[in-house]
Amino acid sequence: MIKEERQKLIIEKLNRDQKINLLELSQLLNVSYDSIRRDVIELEDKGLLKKVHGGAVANSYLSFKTTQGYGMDNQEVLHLTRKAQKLFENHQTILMDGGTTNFHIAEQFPKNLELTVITNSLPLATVLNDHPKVETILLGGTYHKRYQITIGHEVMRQLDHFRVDLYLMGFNGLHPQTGVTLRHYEESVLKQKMAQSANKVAVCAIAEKLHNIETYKVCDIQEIDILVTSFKPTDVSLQDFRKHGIELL
Amino acid sequence: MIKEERQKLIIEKLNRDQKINLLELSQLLNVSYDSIRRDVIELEDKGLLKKVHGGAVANSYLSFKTTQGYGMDNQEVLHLTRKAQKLFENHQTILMDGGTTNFHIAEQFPKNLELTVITNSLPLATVLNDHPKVETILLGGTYHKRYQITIGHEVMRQLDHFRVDLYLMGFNGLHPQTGVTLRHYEESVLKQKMAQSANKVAVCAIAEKLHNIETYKVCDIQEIDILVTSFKPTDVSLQDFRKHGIELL
DNA sequence: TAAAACTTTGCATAAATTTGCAATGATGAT
DNA sequence: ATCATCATTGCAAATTTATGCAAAGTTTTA
Repeated sequence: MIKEERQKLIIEKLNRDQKINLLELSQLLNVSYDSIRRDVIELEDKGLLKKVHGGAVANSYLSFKTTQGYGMDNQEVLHLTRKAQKLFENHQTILMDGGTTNFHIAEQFPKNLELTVITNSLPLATVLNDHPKVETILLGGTYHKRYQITIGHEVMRQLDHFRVDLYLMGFNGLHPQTGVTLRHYEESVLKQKMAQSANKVAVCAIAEKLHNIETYKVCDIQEIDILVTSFKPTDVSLQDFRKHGIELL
Repeated sequence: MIKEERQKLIIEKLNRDQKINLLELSQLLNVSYDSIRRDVIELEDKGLLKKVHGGAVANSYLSFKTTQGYGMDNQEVLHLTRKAQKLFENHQTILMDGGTTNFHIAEQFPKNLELTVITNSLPLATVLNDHPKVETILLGGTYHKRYQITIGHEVMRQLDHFRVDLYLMGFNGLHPQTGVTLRHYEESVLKQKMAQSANKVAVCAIAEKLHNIETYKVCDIQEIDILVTSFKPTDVSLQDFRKHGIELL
């Protein structure tokens, strides 16, 4: 029995049972425990399974990885992104960074909207494939696999060459006193620079992010020009923001 | 028993059993172990099987279906991209542009390969999400929706900052006299610049592209250092390329 | 046709891979 | 906390692979 044969059997059994036990398997295939163990290590290196204590499990995570977190099952988000469409006019240049909210907004652009979109988000650029009248410019830099955006010095440098009409900023927390906050340091620095490259800065906030505070500060609330929420502009929960002269949508 | 006869029998047995054992086979056919081994090496070079320790397996045997989007149904491409893996060593910096061939090569990087990959292709950057040890740098610029790459002045400018070990160039035509040619003008200019940023330039050519000529010229054949094809390096169809001192793989 | 050049084949040897075993360390369940 | 189970490591044996070499066979060329 050659190695490849064993490994194929392992994968097949794993797909049937979702989990395997190393000892059991070694008896079944009539080889030493060590060989099975080493097979499982190799297969894990190839990303075909996940090794756990006493055995291995199928890694089903691969299947829903591509759409990770980008599903639109949320009514609030849908409503919010619809509302956000009012921000855009033909022939504008818009700067948009990463995050699911911006992704969904771009996804819902009207098909005849003529925009130039500058972004550091790969999913965003990709979703704009379906919008022939949108010209897309991608900011280059170090690629961050988890967020699927580019970051770092090179992105900052490219921002010097642009002055955009509107920057649609993604964020994690928005608070009347603390301002805009983020979980990721590198991004928070980048967003500061982005805000400086734009005539206007807009944010779209689901209720969960309103009045939330995260670790890294991006900017004060005064620097935000437009706030899109799913509340009515007159809602009491927004009164602290109204004070700062922010346009509410 | 002549070589061709043996090899035919090997392939037939392989198609029946999906795997063969070299020792067993040598006894069955009554020839030395070495002859069988050398037959198998030849057959692997032709892409008809995959050699493994102690035997060989059918090509389909190992494909646990990791492919997505850019379907990989072509045996020649599979073989070619496998062969191309020999180009890479740990801790190198590689420049790769767009095209399906480069995509498939990246897709098949060993999971433990430590590389820095610089690219202007969005699908390529995305596929590298699954390779935790590969650092990806994305070149920014105007996004071309059809090819899903960035192009234009800004990409060119960023290239000034890099000097890479190897540039893996995608292309449409490769001809011993005409050189490397392309269908898309903007890209052809970009590729010239890319070639200048690299210590070595490699191309991977399926048979269809060999001796093919397209509209826009990228560079002369002399500027290519390594050519990966599914032919043996000694094959007659490659003799015109050999003359130019190109390393054949 | 004969000589030269090349290919194929089997063998010997050295290098590399795979495998199983035993000792030691780590982990999980009770 | 203890014990049983599992994981890791180093090692040695067995198997397989790579390489050079020489003999035999095949093709090319003059």
